[in-house]
Amino acid sequence: MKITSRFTVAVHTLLAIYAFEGERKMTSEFIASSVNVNPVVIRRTLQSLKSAGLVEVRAGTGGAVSVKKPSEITLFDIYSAVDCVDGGLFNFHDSPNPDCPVGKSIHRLLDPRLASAQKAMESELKKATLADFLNELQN
Amino acid sequence: MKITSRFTVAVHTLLAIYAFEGERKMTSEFIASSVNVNPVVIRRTLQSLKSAGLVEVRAGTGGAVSVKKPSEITLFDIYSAVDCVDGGLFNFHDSPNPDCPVGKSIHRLLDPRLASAQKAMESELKKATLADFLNELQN
DNA sequence: ATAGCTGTAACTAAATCGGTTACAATATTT
DNA sequence: AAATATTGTAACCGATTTAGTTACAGCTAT
Repeated sequence: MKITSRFTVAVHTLLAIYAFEGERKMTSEFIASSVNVNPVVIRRTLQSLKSAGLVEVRAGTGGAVSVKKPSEITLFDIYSAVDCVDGGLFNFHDSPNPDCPVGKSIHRLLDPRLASAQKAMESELKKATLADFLNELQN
Repeated sequence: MKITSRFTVAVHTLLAIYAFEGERKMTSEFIASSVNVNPVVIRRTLQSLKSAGLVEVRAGTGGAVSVKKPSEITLFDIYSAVDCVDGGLFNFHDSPNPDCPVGKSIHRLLDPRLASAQKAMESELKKATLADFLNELQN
């Protein structure tokens, strides 16, 4: 199973907010037309980003605006904001048999390896910032 | 969303096969009792492992046996065998708007980053072999 | 007051997962 | 050749999660 597209939607959303900064009001409807999803999906995304302190959303008047410098937001921040991997990346079978030597030890053996694999992925996500994308967007 | 427990079930299964090598016939039922899942789940797992050339399964007579040295099987091999991440690890929203500068570029910007994050995770999985686990199992 | 937009609840359809039953096919044993 | 044990696999289930959608109350600037 894969990591939900909420993540890429959120990246797209934030990137659009920075890219159009000052040019137009970034309503959920406009962002939705760029991402090509329902505006409600964008509003939900914006709520997640807002909870993580990555955007400000203006109820009533409308529009989402940035609150940080793009160089201060990594892919990992966005990934964390939308909570696409609740806890561990890897599901583990529920209750290995403690009366079997293998069942008894499987968590001890496997957990650290899974954790470091997840961490390796997440560390990679920390290396890219929105500023990088905005730069590449110019070209 | 997370990576299916088929992966940890498969690791558990293979590890049990090596751990009990020569001691008892490793039927799907016995393995299932260690993993604590339905035997059919184990049979399905064994079919995946067999397709990947990681075990031999004996129809009729019963039992699964190893075909490689444990040092030759990495977590990544097992992960690949059970196909828990079909293609990319990250889902991507379907059809970003090509008429928007952000929508037009989002794949170009994001795809390489997602790929390298996935690769970092998978590289980490390549570092651990079943031999490592069998060693640690002694203690 | 109005207009436009957000915030959020509620429901839906589709996908996937792990679980389970059932049974034909297979290979040893007697 | 028959009996036995086990694999191989299809079929179906309930649970969960996802993204999509409708609907509407609440907010805020004008």
